[in-house]
Amino acid sequence: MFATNNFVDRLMKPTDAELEILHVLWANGPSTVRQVHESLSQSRDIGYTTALKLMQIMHEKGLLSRDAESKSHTYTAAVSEEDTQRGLVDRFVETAFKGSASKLVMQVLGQHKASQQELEEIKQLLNQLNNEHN
Amino acid sequence: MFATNNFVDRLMKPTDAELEILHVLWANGPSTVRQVHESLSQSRDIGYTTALKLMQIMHEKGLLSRDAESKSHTYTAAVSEEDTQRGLVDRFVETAFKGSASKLVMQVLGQHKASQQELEEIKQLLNQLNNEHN
DNA sequence: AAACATATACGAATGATTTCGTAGATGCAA
DNA sequence: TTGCATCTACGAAATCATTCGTATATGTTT
Repeated sequence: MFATNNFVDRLMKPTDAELEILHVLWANGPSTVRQVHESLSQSRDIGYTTALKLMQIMHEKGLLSRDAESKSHTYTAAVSEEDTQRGLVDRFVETAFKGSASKLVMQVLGQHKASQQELEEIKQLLNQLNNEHN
Repeated sequence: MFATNNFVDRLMKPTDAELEILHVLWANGPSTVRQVHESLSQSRDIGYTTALKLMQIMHEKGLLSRDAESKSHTYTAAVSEEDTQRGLVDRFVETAFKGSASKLVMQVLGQHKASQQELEEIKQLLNQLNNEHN
């Protein structure tokens, strides 16, 4: 069953800037500050030391782990994409939709284009949920 | 078709505290600061002047309109629930899911319990979208 | 070893959000 | 009209997020 996960509550809420960095690490795997900075630079203006500072703070917070072997440290996401998004969704449903998850779903489906295949996947998941209901 | 709405971009992003107030006004209609404060007090600790200040700021920002006829002003939401949520969802899909709306939907459906009826509504919407695809 | 490129550490400015205290206005009641 | 309850206005503190400059360390190259 889709039990609500207890330890979700304990998850830190990453800020927007922190999420950007997590997305890079989730996509590219363990990276140096330079690599992350280069990736971020492609989508917006951001100084090298800004990226560095953010990643240092995230390390303090426990969002990233790091290997300080060589001169340039290697950082790794210490939280999974899945768990993080779960926590974010929880908060978002609460603050923006007063807890009504289905309203959120309706809003998203009406608002964003999804491919035929994506729609299929969603339908299958729905059927699954439907069965569990009976 | 479900065109993306231009003027969504121009919508102010309400903060969490501001959203709380908007929810009260959307639910109860035009209200005084006292009424809003009383409503908020039921779910959390908040000073009267805090609510007042927030509503004054929201008025400056154009999120609320107000009628200053009597001694106690009456405030009204100047943005609709629908439009506001559309803007919030846009931002959220972008920052938390890198633009993948369907991933968000899957995450939400797997995570939150929905009633049989809600699932039905969602399915119907899906079928509708499916037809438009062909 | 001296110079250079590149790293980290860290302080601090800035801006936004949230909070509340205090002062002063307003209207009603004694 | 004096006083009391209640309102608005406003200043300002506290916290957090983001940003970057400067100092210092480290490792490589000449």
